[in-house]
Amino acid sequence: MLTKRRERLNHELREEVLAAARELFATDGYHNVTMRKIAERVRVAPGTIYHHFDDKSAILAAICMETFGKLDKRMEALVTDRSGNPLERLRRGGRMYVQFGLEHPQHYALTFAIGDAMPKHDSVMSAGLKTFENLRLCVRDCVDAGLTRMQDVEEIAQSLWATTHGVVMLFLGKPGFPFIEQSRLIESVLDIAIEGIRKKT
Amino acid sequence: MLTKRRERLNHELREEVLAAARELFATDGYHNVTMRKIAERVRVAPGTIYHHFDDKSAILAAICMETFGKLDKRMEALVTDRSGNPLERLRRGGRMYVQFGLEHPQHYALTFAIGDAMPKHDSVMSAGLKTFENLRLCVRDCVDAGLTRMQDVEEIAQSLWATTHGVVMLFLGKPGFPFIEQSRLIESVLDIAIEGIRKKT
DNA sequence: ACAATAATTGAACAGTGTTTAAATGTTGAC
DNA sequence: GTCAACATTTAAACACTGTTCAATTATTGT
Repeated sequence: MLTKRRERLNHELREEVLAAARELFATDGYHNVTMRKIAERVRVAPGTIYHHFDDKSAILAAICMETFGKLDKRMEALVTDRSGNPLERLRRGGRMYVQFGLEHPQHYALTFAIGDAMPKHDSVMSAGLKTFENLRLCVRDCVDAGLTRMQDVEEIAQSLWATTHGVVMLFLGKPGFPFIEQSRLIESVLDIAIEGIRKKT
Repeated sequence: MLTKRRERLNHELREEVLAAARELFATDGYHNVTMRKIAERVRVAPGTIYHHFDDKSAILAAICMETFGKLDKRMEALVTDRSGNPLERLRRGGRMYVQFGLEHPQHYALTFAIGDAMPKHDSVMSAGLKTFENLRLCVRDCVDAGLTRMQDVEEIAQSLWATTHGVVMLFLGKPGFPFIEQSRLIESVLDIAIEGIRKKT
């Protein structure tokens, strides 16, 4: 049987591992962090971690879930407030999405990194789906308000996702490139996308 | 001294390594391919490869350069032909760029993947820059023809790059996601982007 | 033929994520 | 308190990685 005290201790160690890993991943990058480094920081044998996480990628998956939870919260707050032009709400949502990605490069990159570099976890993926659901809602408002050129909500939503995703990945993936000022590029991309779906009057 | 015959043999082995690696990387993914597997396929000791390549990533870098050379060729053919609407040429260029990325996921990912997952090689990066130069040219034509809402060539070019890049990365990074039909999403993104920069008449 | 040079080898090295048998802690029933 | 049952931790080992290196083999110029 699992006593309350024991359960709490387990949970505490789990959190310590997560805290150590969160910090290390962010500074050194996932692939440069070893299980032994994490274990050392928590002052525990490497094997111990495997009683709290299935494997290394499960640690990152847990961290990503947290992070995407935060994104979801911010997103939902934006969507719930249904005042103002839906297209402008869409723009704000996109802006927030991009900024979030740039603020959490390691987490963002690893949920979207190409297959073999990083194992995929369904849990993280479904967390991302939840965020996308909010985007869908926002788009639906625009379509229903008759503000859009096209009618297919799914098509528009996925297109916008691809667009914002592209800005984030470009900044993260090519830090050495001579980009124009960051916020200007972001606004430009958002502007083009919004104008691209807006119905001409 | 290095005899002609010897130089040819060296070159041949180098090409054999590249051929083996090209195939293995494409099917199994960079991180699942070991130097020993490549060596075994070329029927050579693992150490031998290091007389022809600095390290594992140098092999991929060489392959990427080849690949991006092909992209450049296709791109240039498109840009050189200056007939027809420049905006439509831009659309065709974007379509080709996305298709190319999806046809060479491993290579595309290397040049754009986030730092720690894959090592960066300046040679590959500058190859990518050359492609971007073509995009810039295409955009300039549109601006000069007075077809665009905005005037800043660099701003438009970078925005369009981010957009097309986003489509590629989304497909590559989230293969399990219930996307709408691939070509439909691609056309939709391109359409939104083109309409987003087009001057209203 | 014989040094000099270049290419190849297979073993070794330092590191990785993960597994496992043994040791240690903790718990609940007697 | 005792003791068996269970949970947790540990250090050592495993199988694997990319890479290095002395020794071996092959090729070259004289």
